[in-house]
Amino acid sequence: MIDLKSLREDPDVARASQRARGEDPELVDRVLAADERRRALLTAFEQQRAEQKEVSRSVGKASPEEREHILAKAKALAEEVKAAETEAGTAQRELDEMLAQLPNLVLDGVPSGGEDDYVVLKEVGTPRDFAAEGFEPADHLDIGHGLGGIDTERGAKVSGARFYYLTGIGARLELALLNAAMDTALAAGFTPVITPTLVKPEIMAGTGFLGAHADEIYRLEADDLYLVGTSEVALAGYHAGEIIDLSDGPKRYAGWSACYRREAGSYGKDTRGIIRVHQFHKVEMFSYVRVEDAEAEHQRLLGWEEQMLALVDLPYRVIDTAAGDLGSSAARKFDCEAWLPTQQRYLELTSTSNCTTFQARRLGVRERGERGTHPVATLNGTLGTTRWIVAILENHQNADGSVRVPEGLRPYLGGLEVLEPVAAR
RNA sequence: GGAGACGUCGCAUAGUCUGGUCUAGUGCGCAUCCCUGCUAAGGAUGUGAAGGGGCAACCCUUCCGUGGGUUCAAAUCCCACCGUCUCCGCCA
Repeated sequence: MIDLKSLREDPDVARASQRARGEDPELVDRVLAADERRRALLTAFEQQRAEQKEVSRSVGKASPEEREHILAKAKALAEEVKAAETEAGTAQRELDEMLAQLPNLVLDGVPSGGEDDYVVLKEVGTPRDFAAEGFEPADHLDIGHGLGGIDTERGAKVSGARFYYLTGIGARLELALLNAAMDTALAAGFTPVITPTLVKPEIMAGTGFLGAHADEIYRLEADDLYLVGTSEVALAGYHAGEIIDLSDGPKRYAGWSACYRREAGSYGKDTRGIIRVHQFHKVEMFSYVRVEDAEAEHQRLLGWEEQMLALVDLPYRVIDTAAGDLGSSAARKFDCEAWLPTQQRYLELTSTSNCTTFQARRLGVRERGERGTHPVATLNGTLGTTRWIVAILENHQNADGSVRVPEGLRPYLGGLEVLEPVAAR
């Protein structure tokens, strides 16, 4: 949610932000009109209410002969107040509804445009030249089959398309990766958290996931709960409605959870293997920081993500996502994308968003300032997901179907250096 | 799933039966100041959130788990829901 007061003071910033996202700048003016209407009706209601309270109080003290007269007056006032309250309430709801449609203001420097208008900030590492090495790289699913690590057929049998089993070394690899991610977070001062994966509607709404992409989210109708697509949701809700103390620096949490996504709009996209699946695991960083510290924290989160990518020794690039591809909560987003040899393209492995005060305002996460309270900033970023297995298998494969274990992961696999195909054993 | 108790301004508690200076009292904590040679102790004042109006001092409205209802008037009465605790039943 955008701050109404600053929107009133400087609507041009919001209009420009809307344009950068490729969305309607006139929504800003509709919000302002609704706000004006609401304030007028609210003031009218409050004045009538104050009068009514005074009259009501005088009823108790009134002499018997005055009483009847005063009571009649009070009754009439009560009617008026009720009507005024209803009107003011309706105006408030209309405003809220409109305000909820307004996405976060993008930060200066964010490229305008849509999905393809990202800016590459840097490229790290060099993709392997498999032609020079003299073999055609296999894709992650073939390698996974060979290792006895990935079973998509039984996944489909039991749960449907886009489900899978990780077995044997596949399961161990995921645990190793996520443990490495947790250790990285711990070393950086994060508090490890295992979160709920079912959350209430107001928490899901507060994080901004129930807007344009609501059909991405699993909903349990019988219980009115949502399955989270990331532990960001549960971690953003963790301090909902609280006044937190950031005087000792940011509050940093590393969430470990299963993630669920309906992948509603992605028919036919990444259907092979475990690139795009309905359920996976993720270690997610989440920071509550002061507003003035948000951009610096964003760089720090990116730094820890790159540390993890270095640990598993993958070639990757960092992109600055364009405004139109940001999602409603983010003011800026950096993705790290690993090179995928069999598809000759980059695949998103991490994503870190600076949500500024957008989520915190909706969820009521504040800190105490000089004069009263104000919302904090929230940021999130990926430290490891099931999908990373795809990039690890493909980039570190050998001609014989075995896979070199990147050194950083070896301690988490009992010192194992090479994953051998099951058939070869 | 059944029965019962409870939910009040950071914490603790009064108020609810019997609706009306509750404009929510008190203690603790906290903040500032005063007093005290130091310490211990004491005194005074202040002490939440959201929204609105005003240049400002300040004023108004809302908030007693949440949402409805009754009433001129609700922390207080009624209904529903949520949460916590205790007991019973069932299940992993």
